Amino acid sequence: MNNIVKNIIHQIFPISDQSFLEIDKLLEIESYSKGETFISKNKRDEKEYFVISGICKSYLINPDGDEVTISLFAENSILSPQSIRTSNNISNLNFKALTKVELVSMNAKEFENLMIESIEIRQFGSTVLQNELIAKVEKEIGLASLTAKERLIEFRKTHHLLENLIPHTDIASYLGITNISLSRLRKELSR
Amino acid sequence: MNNIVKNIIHQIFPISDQSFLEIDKLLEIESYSKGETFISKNKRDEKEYFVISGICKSYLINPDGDEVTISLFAENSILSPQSIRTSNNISNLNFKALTKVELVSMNAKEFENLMIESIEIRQFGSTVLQNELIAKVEKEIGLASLTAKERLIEFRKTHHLLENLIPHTDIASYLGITNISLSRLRKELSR
DNA sequence: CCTTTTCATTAACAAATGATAAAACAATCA
DNA sequence: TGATTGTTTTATCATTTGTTAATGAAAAGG
Repeated sequence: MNNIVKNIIHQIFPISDQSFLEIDKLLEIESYSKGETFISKNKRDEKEYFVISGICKSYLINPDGDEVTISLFAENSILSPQSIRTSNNISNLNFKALTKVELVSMNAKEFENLMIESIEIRQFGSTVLQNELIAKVEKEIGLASLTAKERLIEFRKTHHLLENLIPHTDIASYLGITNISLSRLRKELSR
Repeated sequence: MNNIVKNIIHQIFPISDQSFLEIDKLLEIESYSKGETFISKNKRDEKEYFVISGICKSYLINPDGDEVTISLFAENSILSPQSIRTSNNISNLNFKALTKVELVSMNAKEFENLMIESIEIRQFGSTVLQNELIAKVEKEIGLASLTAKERLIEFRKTHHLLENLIPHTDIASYLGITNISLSRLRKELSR
C-alpha cells in the first residue's frame, strides 16, 4: 500500500518483502491540519505513526498552562509512543501537528502480535525502540551545555531545516528558553 | 550466583528460574573505587551492568575540558549501554563511579545469544530497553522547566536520596547549572 | 597528628535571561 | 482590500545565573 512507509522501515531495518506485507495490512492514512492535537490521552495506547509529510511535536502543559515542547518529529520519521504506553508516570504528554501533517498509522496491538509471530518483525520493533533511545541520548547530549547560545548552535546542526518551518516558540521551548531570548540569540548569531 | 541481580531482574520482568540460571552463568562481579572510570571507549560494547551498591554517572567532556553529567545511576538499577553500542554519534560518553561501587557485569554478546534462543529472555531484554527509554522521557519531562529552581525541586522528587550522597557538582551539571548556582538555590529553598 | 585535596558556601560584580509592553511583520480570512 | 489574528523583533527593566575569588568544612593520605 505505502512505499514511503516501506522506505522509512528499510532505513531502520532491512525487512523482507513478506514481512512488510504483513505490516502493510495494518497501515492507515491520517492527516491533520496545523495546530491540531492528534493523540489524546485515551487514544495514545493504540497506534504507532510514520510521519509522511509535515512536522509534529510532543508537549506537555506546565503549571502555568503553557505548552512545553519535549520532542520534534520531522518527516520520514517514526513517531512511536511506546514509552508512553508502558509508563504510568508519563500521563500528560500529547502530540500536535505544527504544520499540515500526513501520517500513516499502525495499530499497536496488532503490531505486537506480528512481533510475537515473526522474529524479523520483532527485530524491527526492537530497532525502532533502540533508535528512539539513541535519539534521546543524542538530544540530552546536545542540550547538556550550560549556555542557551551553544544549545541553539547544536540544535541548528541536528535540525537545520526546522528553524524556518515551525514557530520559534516551540524551538525556544525545546531549548529551555523563551522565544524572546531565542530572538536575541538569533540576532547575535547572524552578525 | 547472585540473588541481588535476580531481584533486580524480577523488578523489571518476572523471569523464570530456568531463564535466570542461563543469565547467571554470564555474571561477574566488579568493584570500583570512588572516582574511577570503568567503561572506556574500547570496552563499552562488551558488557551490561547491574548496580549492586553505590552510585555511578555517565558523562562527557565538553570543549572546556569539564565533565558534563548526563545520567545518574543509583543502586539496584541496570546500567545498560545498549544505546551507546548501536550509535555512531555517541562516541565520547563515559562512566564513572561517584562512590565506591559494586557492579555485576554481563557479557553483552553472550546475552544477545541467549535472547536469540529464549523468548522469555528476549522479552526481558526488550523490557530493559523500554525502561531505559522511559527513564529518558521522564528525565526530559523533569528537566523541561525553564527555571533551575523548578528543575531542582523536580530532581528532589525523583532522586531524593542522591542529594546527600554524591558531589553537588554532578547534580548541578545534571541540572544544567553551576554548582555555585545550586548552592544558592539550596539555601533559598531551605528557608 | 598534620598536610593536602576536594567540596560547599558566600560575596561582589558582570553577563545572560525572563517579564512586560510595544511595534513591525506575516498570514489568514471575510 | 481591510480587518484580524498570530508571530517575531525590539526596548526597558528586574531577576537569575555565571565568573572569580575567598573562606570554611570535610575527607583523604601520609
